[in-house]
Amino acid sequence: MSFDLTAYLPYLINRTGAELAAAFSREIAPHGVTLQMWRVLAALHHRDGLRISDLAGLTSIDISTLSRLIGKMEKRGLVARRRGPEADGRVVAVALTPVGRATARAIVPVARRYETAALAGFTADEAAALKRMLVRVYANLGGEALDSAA
Amino acid sequence: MSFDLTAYLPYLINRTGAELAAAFSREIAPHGVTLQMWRVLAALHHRDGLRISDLAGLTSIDISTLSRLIGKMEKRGLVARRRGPEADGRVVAVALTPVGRATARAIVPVARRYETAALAGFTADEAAALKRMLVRVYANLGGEALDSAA
DNA sequence: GCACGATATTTGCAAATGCAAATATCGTGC
DNA sequence: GCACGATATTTGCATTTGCAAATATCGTGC
Repeated sequence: MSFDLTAYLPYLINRTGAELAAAFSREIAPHGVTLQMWRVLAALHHRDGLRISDLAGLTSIDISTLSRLIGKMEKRGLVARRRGPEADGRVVAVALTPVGRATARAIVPVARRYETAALAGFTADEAAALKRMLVRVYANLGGEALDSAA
Repeated sequence: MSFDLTAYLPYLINRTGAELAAAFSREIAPHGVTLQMWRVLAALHHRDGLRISDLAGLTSIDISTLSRLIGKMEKRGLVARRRGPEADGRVVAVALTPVGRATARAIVPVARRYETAALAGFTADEAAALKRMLVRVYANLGGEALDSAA
């Protein structure tokens, strides 16, 4: 027996994520930020002052890439690096600037609308079930189970 | 009210896909192919002789990137380009070589095992439901509904 | 309080990526 | 049967990416 690509979970997740990413990139382009920048903004909006390595975990962006991305975002005035203010001097805490916060706030409704469109035709229960299952798959892969979803 | 990242579908899909990709990349490295190459092999194993643009749709890889990737895979003897053999001369059909087919066949069991691990703790019904929902989300985003999953 | 392994971030560098322009071929109208 | 717009792929080029090495700081043992 062969291998049915169209029922292969990694394939289904990859194409859905890719489509989601491509379409959402277009949506936020007018706001002057890239998808990766939005991911950083969203993570910091969720919890400000994160360290670079925390951001890497939360955004799935490689640490070195992130280090450079933060540099660009700093230049654009979206975030600020704070070096070990009082604590560990190795750590860089990244915080939203007022502009960064405003940008994040402006995009959040777009993100919500976008999620709603992606889940068109889903009941609330179905959407919650989907999210819970994605959390379970992530946990199965060794990813840290952060918290409950939905 | 804020924005709960941990219940945001694009976030959940992105991190799951990223984790899936990273871990699977490591698994297939011994076979001498990259993740993107595996995606091409899997697509051709599913249906051989696809055109570059079909492969782009199936793998979510940009056409220009794919053109160069096919070049590399050709050099490694995994696939062969066939230019409009009798039909449309603009089209390039990509076909697996015996080596490419053998490589795909060698990786398929790894892929199956990997999917099983990702779905650990899922009943067959749950796994099928997850897949169906991912197909629905993809369709909502305007992606072509290829066929039924699971 | 100094040497040494551990942890956090940055940087060097080659490879991968993606947009846009270039190229090649097709199909149709006339 | 030739010119022209449409389609498929490749190529140019600048940016992004990620691994590995370099750098900076911490913590601990002694």
